[in-house]
Amino acid sequence: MQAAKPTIQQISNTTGYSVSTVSRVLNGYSRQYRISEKAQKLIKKKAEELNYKPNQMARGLRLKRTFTIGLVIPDFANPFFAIMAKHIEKAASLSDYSILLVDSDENAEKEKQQIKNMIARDIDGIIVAPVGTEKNHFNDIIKQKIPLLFIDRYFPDMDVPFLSSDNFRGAYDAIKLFIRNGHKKIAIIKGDNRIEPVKERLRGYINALKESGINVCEKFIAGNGFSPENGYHTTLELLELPEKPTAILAMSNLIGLGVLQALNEKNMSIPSDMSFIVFDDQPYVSYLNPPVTTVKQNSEMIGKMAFELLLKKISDPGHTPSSQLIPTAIIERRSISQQK
Amino acid sequence: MQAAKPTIQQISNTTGYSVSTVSRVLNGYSRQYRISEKAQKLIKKKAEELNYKPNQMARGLRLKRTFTIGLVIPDFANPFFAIMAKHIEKAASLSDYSILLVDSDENAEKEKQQIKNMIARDIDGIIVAPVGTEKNHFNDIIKQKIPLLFIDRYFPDMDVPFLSSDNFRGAYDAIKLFIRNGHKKIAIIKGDNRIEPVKERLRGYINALKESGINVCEKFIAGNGFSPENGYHTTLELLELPEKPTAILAMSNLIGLGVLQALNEKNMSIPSDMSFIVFDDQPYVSYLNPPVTTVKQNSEMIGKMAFELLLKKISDPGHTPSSQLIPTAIIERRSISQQK
DNA sequence: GTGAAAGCGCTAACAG
DNA sequence: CTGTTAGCGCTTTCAC
Repeated sequence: MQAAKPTIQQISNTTGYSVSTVSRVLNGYSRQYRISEKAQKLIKKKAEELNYKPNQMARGLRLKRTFTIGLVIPDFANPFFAIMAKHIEKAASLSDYSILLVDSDENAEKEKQQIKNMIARDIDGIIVAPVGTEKNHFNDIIKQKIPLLFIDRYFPDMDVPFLSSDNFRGAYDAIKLFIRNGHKKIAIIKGDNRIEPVKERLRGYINALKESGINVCEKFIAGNGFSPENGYHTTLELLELPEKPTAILAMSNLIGLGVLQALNEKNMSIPSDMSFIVFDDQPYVSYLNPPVTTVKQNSEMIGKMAFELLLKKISDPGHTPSSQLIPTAIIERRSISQQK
Repeated sequence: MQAAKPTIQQISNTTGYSVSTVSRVLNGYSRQYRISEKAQKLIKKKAEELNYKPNQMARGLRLKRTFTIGLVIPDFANPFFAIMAKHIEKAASLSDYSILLVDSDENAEKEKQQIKNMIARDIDGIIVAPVGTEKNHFNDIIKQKIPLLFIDRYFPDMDVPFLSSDNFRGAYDAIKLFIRNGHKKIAIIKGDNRIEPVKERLRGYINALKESGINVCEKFIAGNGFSPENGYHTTLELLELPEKPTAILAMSNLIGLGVLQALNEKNMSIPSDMSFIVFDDQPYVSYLNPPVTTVKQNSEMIGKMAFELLLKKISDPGHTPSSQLIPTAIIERRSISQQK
């Protein structure tokens, strides 16, 4: 075995066959071009021997297809996104696709920059969970006719397919569960107002309340970011209210951590002093005190389907994948009290 | 703005300057070649106007430098790795590098396959947290002289630089803390025996015990995998022992989750019935009942340094980065009882 | 100051 | 059945 990367040229030289013949054999066109058995054997043997792998740069340049997709995620430290990424990668590698990864860090400018970079890298398609506050830069992708798919967050007024949890329903179900347990003073701690899943969850909250004839109290709709800090401060504020809520729905696992911290500090127990549901069924919630009821998002399915939809679009540009809302599930544990 | 991707050719055509001049200007060689102000202005303006970005495929093919590094991680769902990845990506994007991501899923065969793929993609370097049970395939990378760096896991007998936590010290400190609190019957639940950090942590465990004149009991060294399931079953076994341990050190956050589950099921409380320390200081551990003492690994620093070391090696192939052990820290919370 | 042309490694049209 | 050749978009040597 030698150091330099073997090229098709080398195989051509050492076997005596032309580069085209070598290329044909190696790409599985032997039948079609009726290459002789002898040539096939020899070329394959040599390729094996040299441990030949076609240079993907050259291939991509020529084919205008790179077998690479871009993946842009707002925060990798958030297990919700990490797990989604895991399953996208898994599906992709099964189809010989590679992933170019970007963590936009909830920063629209970085997102924009890196998307430009990905376009320059001739990716075949791109999956993005957008920061959600800006969308102009996506027009570049669309104009270049690069297949694009949004996950989790999306822009309903944009003609781009997306995959997201059924956020309306998730929140709706959670609030209904509170109500069934006798709660009427229910607060919700939100992520960034501008992003769609937040709007949808809020809609679910309001709908559930109204449907049950419960007044929607503005004071109980609070917070504005997907961070533990937001969860923490917002909870503290909620606890200062003259009429405190008896139940809180946190819009993400990160927010939930902050809620827990605030409650802890104030020596309030779940569920006796406060009932609690959180979005995202992370493994650790079963071991919290008490185990916390969650709205589980199927990030595994979102990830898997995301790649498959994108691939379909890549393989058949005529096809337009339709957006889908993936069902959520309430995982009941022991964080809700019975109110009389 | 137009749909097709602008090329250097187009700029050449529309400005009347040759492709070489355009290339020079756009690559910042105007001074060196003493390109006229007029030409510079015109070319830059046109490039801006067309929103030109050099095609990285073509560039990579020509330059033999792709500004891409490979990153291979055994499990993205493990926040320890996800956070490391986040910081690698962050450092990389600051230096205009992109990340090709693989989740090897703790599967040596996939790792091997995907590394071959990355080589074919002409990546400039590669960072891998190896599955840890096989290493032959890394010779391909070395033979091709592609800069390689291991993180977290590594092979001490291989001449490849690595960055890992000071695992020996982390475990040693944890055990010493147990001992200071009067514990003598201390169990450790391990990850896969074959990987280096596990060996090191075990060495720390044994050393701490011996140093304090405590007998090392084989029964207390248990488990063999980084999964919650292993944590769960091993804990159950430990609890069956005629002489039960009074303290457990779990070698990872995932194992720790399993320990928690087993303890819960057996109605054992921390720390009254069992003292507990876990590797990895995940955000949620503060909100467990009780908050759990951890061995914190500095995955942020590992990630950041990993990219920087690799980049140095890429930029100066003569340079060989030296391996480093990154200090761990004990974060004391309330999961350890005083034994009399 | 600028341009022509070679060539990175590959695929595919065209030519036998 | 196989080979020659053009060209993907770019950088860079050589030439003027």
